[in-house]
Amino acid sequence: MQSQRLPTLEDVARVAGVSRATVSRVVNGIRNVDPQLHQQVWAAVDQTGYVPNRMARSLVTRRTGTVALVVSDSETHDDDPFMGRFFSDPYFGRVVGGLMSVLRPLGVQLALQMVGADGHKRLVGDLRNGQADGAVVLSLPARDPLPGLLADAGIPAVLIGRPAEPVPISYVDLDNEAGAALAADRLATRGCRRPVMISGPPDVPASVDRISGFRRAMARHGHAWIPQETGNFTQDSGEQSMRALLAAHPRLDAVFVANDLMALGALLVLHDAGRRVPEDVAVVGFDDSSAALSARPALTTVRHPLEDMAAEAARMLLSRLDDPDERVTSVIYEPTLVERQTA
Amino acid sequence: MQSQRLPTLEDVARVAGVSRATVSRVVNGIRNVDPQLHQQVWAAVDQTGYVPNRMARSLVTRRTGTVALVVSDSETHDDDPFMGRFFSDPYFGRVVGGLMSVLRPLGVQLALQMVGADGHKRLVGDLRNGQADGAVVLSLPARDPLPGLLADAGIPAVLIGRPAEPVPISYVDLDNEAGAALAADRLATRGCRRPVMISGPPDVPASVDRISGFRRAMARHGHAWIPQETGNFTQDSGEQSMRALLAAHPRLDAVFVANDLMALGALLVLHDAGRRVPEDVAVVGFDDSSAALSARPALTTVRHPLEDMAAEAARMLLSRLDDPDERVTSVIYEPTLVERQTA
DNA sequence: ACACGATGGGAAAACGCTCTCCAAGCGTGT
DNA sequence: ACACGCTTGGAGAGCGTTTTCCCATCGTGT
Repeated sequence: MQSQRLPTLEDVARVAGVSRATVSRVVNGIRNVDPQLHQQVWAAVDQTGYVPNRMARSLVTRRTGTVALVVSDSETHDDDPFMGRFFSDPYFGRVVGGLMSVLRPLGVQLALQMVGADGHKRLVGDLRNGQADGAVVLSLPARDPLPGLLADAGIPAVLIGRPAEPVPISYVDLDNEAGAALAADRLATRGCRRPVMISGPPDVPASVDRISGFRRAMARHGHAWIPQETGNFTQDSGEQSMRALLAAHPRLDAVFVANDLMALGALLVLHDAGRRVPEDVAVVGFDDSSAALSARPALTTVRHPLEDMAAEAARMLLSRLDDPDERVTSVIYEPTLVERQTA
Repeated sequence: MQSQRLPTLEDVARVAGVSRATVSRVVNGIRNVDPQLHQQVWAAVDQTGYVPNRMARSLVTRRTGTVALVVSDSETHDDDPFMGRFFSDPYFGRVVGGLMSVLRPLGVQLALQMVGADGHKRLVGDLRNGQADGAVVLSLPARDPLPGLLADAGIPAVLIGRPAEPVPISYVDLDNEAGAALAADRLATRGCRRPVMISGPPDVPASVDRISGFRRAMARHGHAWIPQETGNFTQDSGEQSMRALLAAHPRLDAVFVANDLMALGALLVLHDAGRRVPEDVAVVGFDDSSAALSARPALTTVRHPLEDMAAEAARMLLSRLDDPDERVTSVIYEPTLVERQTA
């Protein structure tokens, strides 16, 4: 029965015995309408089962009631079917959950947008033409041109994670330096003698900050020299890095790993190498993703309140939509250490 | 500069020196247009930077170019901020990835829709009014009224996972019985003597099938009696179930766990209890989620090709949108066993 | 030459809504 | 009693497309 015409404003107006304009006013709760009519109109709405047509409304208001979650990975090509399997990373789900928690109560839609190396221009075009009112951008690669393009196009947007290059767009981020320092302090407090670290890619801001934060804090504890291997945030790279570190520095007794997934890999390698965690080697991860809990032993890690951050990003975007001239701002979250068994 | 009016069909027409109708025809690649004009029009499009206005188009075509991914969890209330943290389950990401792989190349948007216990009616209303052309439904709880409502409303939809009650809607599913049988065969082949199982909730179809599939296959191997604990697919419930099983049947030597997350929990408990896996106890999970790989030892599990299934669901939905009278169909995927270290 | 089917392009009517005018109705202050 | 302001509701003009007619124009077969 879907083909039967859906009731329109016109229909409701006829039933209620008023004009379209009045119905529109009532439905949108605008202006003082005589309580009597108000009543009649709602009755007519119920009776007809009327639901406003989104497109028609958007066409005139120039608002879609949709925001896009843009996952930008300009290092992946558009024809990679699963976009580098990013989706199975718990990261993605946490962001979606956080966004939803503020969007859904407000009746705002969330539209998913992937964009690889090629799609930037098209994305911007689509966004300008009513795909969405604004975008929350998850920028994976280091130097992503997307934020710049969005800013130029004047598309309301909020980034999750500080952009690599300064750009006039608001963002939420974590104080990665402080997080890494937390890890360093923990490790130092346990009395480690030979700390090492497994870092993320050297060109993404979060990664850079974690490195410098860890080094700086360790320096304060008297550790001037921290051997380091570079991974790419996958479990596999964590394993490789740990193996390399173990080979080069057999007597290491503490390792800071720049995210939980890599930490998981490191734990595996450590176990295989017969090192006891945390007795022989202490390990601290980063993110407090679901992976941390399933680790064996349970991973001590730096909590990254991604859900909250995503929720805040949504709020910032919404408020910018209300007032486009709002100042560009940033909100930085403070990480905390969650102590489990590995350190 | 976003406030400046975007170019419309009208503008392009003026530049190209033709009528709106012609531009529309060219842009949509419809009918034979004189190659000469065709050329002019595209030039004008480039020059003006024209992008069709989605809303205006949808308004007349009655097509949105959007499909909704509806996550239905009628057991969660609408005010639960994170909808039971479902999003951090790798399950969700895999589905999104699969859907995207077919939707994105076609330029079809994916809109996320959560719906708890209260929102069914509203969702159906929204869907009918151009939120989306159709829906892919991920139905979490056992007896979800949503599929029925969608069918009644005549909204094109495809389910991921067989519905608990028969409903005239197409779906994709996994042959869960066969998957469980695979696990049973594996365990039996290794020569286990006292197999047990940790199942999912007894009212969701996938769970029921895994239980019966496992029992039936084990029966064929001569194991008439399989102790069982019931979990709810979370790691935590896996731990509890494993503990209970261990207490009640200390000599168990094989366990089939109805999903990887619970298997992870089981592995932890087994380890703490000093049982060696797989020497003392063999373990087989289900799903082949990312968790399986990070398990220690790496989890032998039944592969659930969720990405492929989601992709197929997207294709089915798309084809139904093209031809609404298409027959209701189902596609059942065959699971495979991926052998790693736990069995 | 003439009629006749293609074929290509334009005018204009929707699509369902919002919102700006206006006109009426009413109360109030002088 | 009159003018004036304020509230309330209606008419109607868009918003940017698609698509249905319909009119030229052109080539073709007799």
